[in-house]
Amino acid sequence: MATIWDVAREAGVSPSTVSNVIHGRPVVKPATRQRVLEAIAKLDYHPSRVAQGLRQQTSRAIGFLVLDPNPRWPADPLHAEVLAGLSEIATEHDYSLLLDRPPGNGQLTARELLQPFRSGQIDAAVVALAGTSDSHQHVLDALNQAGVLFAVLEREIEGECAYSVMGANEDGAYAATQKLLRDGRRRIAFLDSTQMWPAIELRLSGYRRAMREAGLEANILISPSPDWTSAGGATAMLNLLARCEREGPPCPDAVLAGNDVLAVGAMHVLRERGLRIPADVAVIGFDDFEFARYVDPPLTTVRLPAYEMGKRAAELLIAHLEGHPASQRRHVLPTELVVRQSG
Amino acid sequence: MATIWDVAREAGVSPSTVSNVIHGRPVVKPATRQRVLEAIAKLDYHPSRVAQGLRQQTSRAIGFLVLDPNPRWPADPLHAEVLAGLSEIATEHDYSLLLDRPPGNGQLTARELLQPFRSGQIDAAVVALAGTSDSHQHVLDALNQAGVLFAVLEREIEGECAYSVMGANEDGAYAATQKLLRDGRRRIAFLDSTQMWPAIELRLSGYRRAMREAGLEANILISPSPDWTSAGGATAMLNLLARCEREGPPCPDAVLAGNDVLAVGAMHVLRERGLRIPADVAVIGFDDFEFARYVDPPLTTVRLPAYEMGKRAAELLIAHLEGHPASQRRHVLPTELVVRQSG
DNA sequence: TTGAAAGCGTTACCAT
DNA sequence: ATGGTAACGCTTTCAA
Repeated sequence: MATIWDVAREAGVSPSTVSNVIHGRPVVKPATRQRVLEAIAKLDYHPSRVAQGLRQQTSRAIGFLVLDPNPRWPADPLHAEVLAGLSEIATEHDYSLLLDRPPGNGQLTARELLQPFRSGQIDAAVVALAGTSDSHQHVLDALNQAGVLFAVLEREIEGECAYSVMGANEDGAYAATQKLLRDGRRRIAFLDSTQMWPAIELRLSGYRRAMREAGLEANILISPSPDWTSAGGATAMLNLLARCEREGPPCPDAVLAGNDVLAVGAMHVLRERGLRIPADVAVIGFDDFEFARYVDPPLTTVRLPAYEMGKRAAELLIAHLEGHPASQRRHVLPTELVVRQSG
Repeated sequence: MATIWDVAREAGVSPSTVSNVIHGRPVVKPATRQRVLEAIAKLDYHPSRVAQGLRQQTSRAIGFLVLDPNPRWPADPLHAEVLAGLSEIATEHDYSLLLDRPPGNGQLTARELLQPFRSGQIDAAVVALAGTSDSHQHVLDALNQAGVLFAVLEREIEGECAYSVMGANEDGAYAATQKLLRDGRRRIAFLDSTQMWPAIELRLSGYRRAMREAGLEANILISPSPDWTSAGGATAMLNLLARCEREGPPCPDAVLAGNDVLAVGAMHVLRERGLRIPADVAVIGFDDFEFARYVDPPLTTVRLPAYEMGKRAAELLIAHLEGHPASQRRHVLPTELVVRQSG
């Protein structure tokens, strides 16, 4: 592997000059530049990002730090969309993207999240943490205190350096519930999960608010899935139906699912039970992932701009690194009710 | 940020000793080790991976190099599953995972793919290239010649350093087509795409072989999607139906889709046209992504073990890096026909 | 068992 | 316009 010294020797100049050429500094005179470029091409020289990183104390990489109990998290459509957005922007600005899943499956320590920063692997990170919105708060505080640059997804944040990129989850769930209420639905159930996720609390809260305002607080009915898979959604729906049959509250006439993946599982169960969608039970999902419009009946859902959120987060961080911090710390991207045929 | 010198000073030892402690070398005597560990904790010291990388000429990172015209590639379920497998194994072995999309949208150059290796960012890479199986061959040859370690997905490979991880695409498509033939289907169409992908050629070839062996070569009918989205699948299906109505070959009684994403779009169109699945038209997909069993009717499909392929690729590379090269270069993971109700 | 010093490949300052 | 050189933080001989 050729080094800058090899190039310098080949071109009959000093490493400093080669460096100047690499960085396009206008000090080198054309003839010299030419010779250096030829030497670079001839030796197939690539500057070592590692050495550059050590010298300049910067890595030109951003991290995607995900704390999720599910090892298959990248296969979750929401994560995947965010990742796509991050990757898009990173590539565009010649930044690398480092995927990092902190090892601790149990309690997350600040040390673990700080590790990639401290070890010089990344200049900034996008952080997505499972759990309730107040869990891991100490970790975020620690990141803030450490003065590292990061953007957190779907969470409110205090502190100086952090950005926060969120979807309007509360609004979205409120709008969806209202739509169901307008359609005459009264027994609207919500499918959430025992595995908490910050955005879910907000979605739940939007649902609750709409129910409360409609004077239907007594009808609030929540069934948890064990995870965020369609299989889990099916289980949650099954449990819900069983509970209603057993304990008396009549079957729901509508279901608002915590996300589309759950909704798909729930619809499957409803169909199997011979319940018509939306005639007997309306279903509304959340996220508007690619397949929402292709399930049968096409899924009415609240669109969350996950791809755009990924892009925004990356843009904020990179701009900040390049000396253009945004004035807004908190970025809320709008959600939108996409009415199809399931509810 | 504390350096190894700070720790050394704090513990009253030399940097060498701190280094020895960090790497768990048994030369340091317990009392010293203790003092060093305390200093590390006190200063919240993290060794710089960058400096380590520079010194040891190794990065402890593997790259996922994806050449795909679609910027949203991580949202494709297949990619996402592979990525999940890679991430799982990388984390397990304390390797970082670097996502890299070469900038060139047009013709890929070897230089671009070599860049992350040469610049010391990664020790090895998993490579996924869109295009036909012979396109970009020169690039893979160049990688081989450069002596870098990599595993290529869904492609045959010659050469010394490369691994190849594939699914049994030809087998899977052959089995699926045979199943349709056994069920009495005769006019079986295949949905592929103008955007080629190595695995698709094999799937297509399995389909062709089965049709040929059944003496139905004349019935081979192929409709391309403009991309690999469900919307594209719908377009391909629409075009197919239009062509049949216009030009005479009777409507297909079965569709083998290049992948599940396409299949979902195709099913949507069939339903809209009032065609019953599978009574009028059977549909079989490919991949068995999470939602295959939840569409209506549940999708019969060829399961491709994408998650396992990701894991395998990462395992091979990491084992190789740690001095345990596998004897097998070429790894073919089996596919399996999952019969549900669509075909 | 521990320490001193060279070197990994680059950049940035200071000379020339 | 170009070159010399120290420094980035670490590991690795080699010597003590």
